Parts: sequence; C-alpha cells; structure tokens
Amino acid sequence: MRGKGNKRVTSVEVAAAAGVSQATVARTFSSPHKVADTSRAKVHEAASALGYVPNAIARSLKSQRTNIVGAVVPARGEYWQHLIAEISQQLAEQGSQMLLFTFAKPSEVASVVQSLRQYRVDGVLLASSFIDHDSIVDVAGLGIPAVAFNHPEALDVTASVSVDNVAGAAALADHLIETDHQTVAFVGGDPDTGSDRLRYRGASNRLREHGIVCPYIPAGGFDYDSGYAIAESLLRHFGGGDGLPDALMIAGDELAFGVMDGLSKLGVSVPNDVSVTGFDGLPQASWAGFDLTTLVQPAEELIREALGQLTSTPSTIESHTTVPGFVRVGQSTRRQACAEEGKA
Amino acid sequence: MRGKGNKRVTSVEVAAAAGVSQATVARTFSSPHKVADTSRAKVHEAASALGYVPNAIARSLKSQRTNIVGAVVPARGEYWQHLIAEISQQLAEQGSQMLLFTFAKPSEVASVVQSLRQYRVDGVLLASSFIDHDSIVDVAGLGIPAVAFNHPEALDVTASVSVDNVAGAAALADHLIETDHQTVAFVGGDPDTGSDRLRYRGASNRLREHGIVCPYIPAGGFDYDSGYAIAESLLRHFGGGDGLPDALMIAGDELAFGVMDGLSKLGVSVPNDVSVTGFDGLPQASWAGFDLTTLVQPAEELIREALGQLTSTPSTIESHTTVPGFVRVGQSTRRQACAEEGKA
DNA sequence: GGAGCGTATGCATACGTTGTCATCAGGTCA
DNA sequence: TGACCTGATGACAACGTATGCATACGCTCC
Repeated sequence: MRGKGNKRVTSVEVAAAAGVSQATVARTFSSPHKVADTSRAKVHEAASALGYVPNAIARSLKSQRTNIVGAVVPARGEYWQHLIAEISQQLAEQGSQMLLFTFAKPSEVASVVQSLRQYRVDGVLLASSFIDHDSIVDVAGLGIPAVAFNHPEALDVTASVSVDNVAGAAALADHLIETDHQTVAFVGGDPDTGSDRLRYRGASNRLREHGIVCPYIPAGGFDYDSGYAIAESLLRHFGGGDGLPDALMIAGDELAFGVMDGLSKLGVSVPNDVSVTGFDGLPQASWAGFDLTTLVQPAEELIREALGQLTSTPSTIESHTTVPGFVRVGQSTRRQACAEEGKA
Repeated sequence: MRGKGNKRVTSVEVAAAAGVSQATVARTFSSPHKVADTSRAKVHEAASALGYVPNAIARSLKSQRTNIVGAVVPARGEYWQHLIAEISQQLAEQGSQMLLFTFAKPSEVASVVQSLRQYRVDGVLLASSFIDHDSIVDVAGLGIPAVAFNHPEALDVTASVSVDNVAGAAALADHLIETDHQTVAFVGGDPDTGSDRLRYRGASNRLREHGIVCPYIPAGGFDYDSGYAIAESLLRHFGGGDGLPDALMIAGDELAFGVMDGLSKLGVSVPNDVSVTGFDGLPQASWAGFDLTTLVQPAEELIREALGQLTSTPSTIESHTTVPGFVRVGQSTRRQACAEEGKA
C-alpha cells in the first residue's frame, strides 16, 4: 500500500517522483476532474509509493475552510452524550470533522470560545441551554456561522434549531388527559433554561384548557441525582403517597429516571400510584426497567437541520427552526381502562 | 472588549497598530516571556482593539504541532460516550482539543484513519476493541504517537493503556466467592475482543482455583438489547429459574443492565434468584434501579495515563500500561449472612 | 571606559497547500 | 492553412504564523 510512511512527504516530492508539477499533484487531490487521466494515474502511483497524504492544515490556511465544525456541549448529561455521536456521524457523511469542546461549568464557556476562534472552524454548534447569553452573543459576533441547538432563547442573535418544546409538552399533556389523569404536577430541571420554561408552559397551558392546574416544582438540575433527591421532597410536599397527583411530568428523561428510582425506593409504585412522563426520548427510556412515556426528540432530524443551517446560511439570516417530536408511550403512565384503548 | 470583529485580523495589522514588528506580536502570544512588558502591553491593547485572535491553522502549519488529538471511538455504547467527555475535559486542561471520529461499523475505521492523517493530529487515541488489527497497524505506521485504549491486543505495534481486566474480573470473582456463591456463569459480549477474553479468563481462572467451573455464554454484543435478549436464552439453557447459577458475571455494565431487565421481566429476581455483576463502572451502575456490583474502571486515571503516553512517548517505545480497577459492591449481588460483613 | 554578556527586537524565510494567470498542445471551422 | 476555442499544465504568489539570525541596547566587571 505505502512505503515506510515515516518522513513528511509533501506534494513537491510526489510531483518530482511522478514527473509532473506540484500544481498538478495538488489538483489531483482537490479537483481531480481538472487533471488528465494519465497524469492522475501517475500521481496516484507516486503518492501511494511515497505514502503521501494531503496536508489539511496547509489546505485550510490557503482555502480558508477547515472542514471542521466546533461543537460546544456540556460535559455531563445523558442527553448530550447521546447527541455527540450522531453529530459526529453526520459530519463525517459530509466530509467534515468535529472539534469537540466540553464544559463542566458555564464559566468555562468563555475560554472555550477563545479556542474556537483560534481554530477558524467553519461553524459552531452551541448545544446547551446552559450557555449564557453573553457567550452566545460572543460567538455570534465571531463572523462564523453558528447555530444554537435546543437553546430557544438565542434566536435574536443567531440561528437556532430546537424540538418543539411547547407542542411536545402539550402532546404529553394530551396523552395524560386522554388516559384520564385528573391532577398533574410538573417537575422542572432548571427554570433558568428556556427548554425548561417552554416545556412547562406547553404542559400547563394545555392542562389548564382542561381545567387542570399544574404546579411547577424545581428539582435543581436535569441530572439523575437531582431527580432521585427530589422524590422525597415530593412525597413530603404532597403529604405522602396518597396525596401525590395522578401524574408527574418531568422536564427531562434523565431527571425522570432519578425520580422513578427515588419514588420506587420510597415505596411509591409507577404507574400504579403515580404516572410519570419524561422528555427527550433517550435510548434508555426504552429500556425495560424504565419504559418511560416520553417525548422523543428526533435527534437525527434535529442535527441534520442544524448542520444544514451551518453550511447554507450566509451568516446573515437568523432563522429559528422548530422540529416536532413525537410521544412514545411506555409503561410509566397508566392507561384508562382496557389495555388496548389508549391510542390517540 | 473588541471592535466589530468582523474582518480577518492578522498579526501584521496588530503589529502596525501597536508600533512593533510582526515577530513581536507573534512572540507575545506564543512565548510571552521573550517580550518586554511594555511591548506586551502595547500588543495586547492593539490586539483587543482590533479583535485579533492568533490563527491556530497558520501556527500549526509552521510549528508542525496542531494541539489536536484525534479520538477514534465507536458511535454506540454507553461506555464510550461516558469516556468522551472525560477525554475532552482532560485535553482542554492541557490546552489541546479533541477531534472526534466515530464509527458505526469497523469497516468505517479505514476512512477515518485517512482523515486523521490529513489533519496532522499530534496523537491518536484508539478507543475500542472493535478496531481491527489492520487499522491499528495502519495508524501505528503513521509516525504519529498512538495509544490503544482498552485494546490489550494491540500491544505489539503501539502503546496501550487498559484497565487490568484479568485482575478486575478476578476481584469480582473473589467477591462472589466470599459471599458464598457456589455456581457461576460468565456472559460475554463478543469473544473476538480482547477485553471479553481477558475478563473471562480472569474470572474463570480465579473461580477454578476455588473449584468452580465457569461456563462462557456469548450474548452477541455489549449493548443493552443483547443482554435483554440473552436473558430468555439463559433461562432455557439452565432449565428455568431454578436451574440458574448462583451468579452471572457479565462482561460489561450496559450488557448487564439488559440482562437484569430481561431477567426481571421473566420473573427472575436479582439478587434473590441470581446475583449479577457487571464490568466498567458506568455512572448508571450507581443508579438505584440497578445498583450493580461491578468493577469500576478509573476513567480519569486511565485517560490521564493514555494522554501521558501520547505526549511523552517519542513514538518509539511501545509500553503497555495496566491500571487497576476496584470493585463497587451494589445490591445486585446478595451477601452471605449479615449485611455488614461483606467487606474484603 | 571598554570588553563582555544577556535581553529585546526586527528582518527574512519557510511551513504545504490553493488559486490565478499564462502557456501550450490539439482539435475545429472557415 | 490560419484563427479560435478547449482542456491540461506549469510558474508563482499568497495564506498567517514561527523562528533563526543579526543587531542594538543596557548592564556588569576588570
């Protein structure tokens, strides 16, 4: 296949070996159709003999395109980890790579943005509600295409792509109403995030239309532990298992897992004593142990849309795209009467 | 903070604005200690006025260092997703970034390696047992530092860092023995992977020393669904719930989750009817719903070691490092008699 | 006070590619 | 046969930074 492949091989050396000019070697790899078949063959032969691979760094310097997309995501959270692989896969399909930036605390975002600027990425995917508005503005001012992923509040300064949080939460509420749940409470992750607020709004508005008042209960985070911890508070707040509402709508799947496990540990049965819904549609929601009724975010479609925004937008139009999710019905919510009737 | 930050600003323009040479601007950002305080101040002032950020692409071209580490990881699998964030965080600490390459099928690795070569990354982290040997050899021949992560078989061509699979499995076996389990079976993920084989070897050897013969049962994958599906086969194989061994050692945590849920669905109680151990130490293993007895891989330490190999190795020494894990005792294995005695 | 030395800076070049421009071969058409 | 076009190729100048080399400056020490 290739020689020792040890030393740095440049297009100049390949050109010499192939008996053509350096420019022809370059063209062979960047725009092959401009090179005669015979030359192309010679170049490829010489290239593989020498173990030549075009230098993307030099290419990027000259062409001002890196074929790299930067992704800024939180270090923790099942949801984000779930997305990263999908992003990477889709980028690979279109011949790009993904430079990953994670942050544990929102305060780290600023330094991350610095790195991003240095690397002259073609675009930036800001994936989190936890990125503060200032940082978004910072990125928007960079002059590179940016799209906020599931960050509905950023729509004034940058493009954004989100699942339809309001409609999704409403759809979940509809499901609860159809299955005859009379009292519902909403367990939020972090009221400072747009996703949280929109989901609560979608749920509570729809429920109110049906005469159900839905209180908001903050869990203090979207993580499993927050959910596990809030379970006890819930019981206390509602005055024991009997006082619980018919259903708990939880702002995120991971949080819901925690709540379910927490309730279970306290002797509360899901869905017999209380129904639980999530939001995200993580793979784990389908695991038999949880089998969570949740709103599935169509990850593939969301990301495809976001990447489309990155590559197409002339960095001037700020569009706000919303993608509908769909309800996955699991065993975490009880059905009205007979088992086969719950279909909407 | 900065001006309009729209146009491309180069060190030359900053130099002009600051009244120094381009070289001084460059030095201000790459080796500040070589620049006088007064000049540095002038440069910084001019830089932030113009919104200048050093161009990492150009820097890389000249310096032959990209400060980018490539990571090749499978697209699916809770374990890998769990590691990605940690890798990224540690790289950020040392001022590097992570170029992420995911692959869904082993056949995709070849093209990934091509991309890697183009980008002249400083090092490569090969994170998977699923990467075939040929690809490893390919990467090893690239002349860039590479380290195989949890791929014990690659030790002849490249450095590698792994948890001590044999000792870890043996430690789990010890725990089972101490808690008076008499019959044990091992559920493997994929016998073609080194991790799987080493874990089985560690477990079965230790068990044999205590007169226990441990059969190997292949699940066909390390994923949740494989585990869930194998549960029924297990029951059939052992002739129903009563025929089950005292304990099942599962090759990986995610697989174990599937087995536990599968068994539960079939009316088998863990740990009353059968104890279950995992391997990996995923965060989810600590979730109350599973509370899995497992071998925790010290992710932070493993990655620190791997990255150390990348940056320090002069790409000649191929060292094989093994890091010990530790047993996490959960509720998925029953304890002998009193609850407080199970400590090793 | 001059030799010697260390520090700060400027100049010029190189990193490996892309893209523009000019050139040249070969074929068509009048 | 000469003018014209098309397609392939080569020469050359960027892209924005790092760095070796030379120089100028400010010291100390004899």
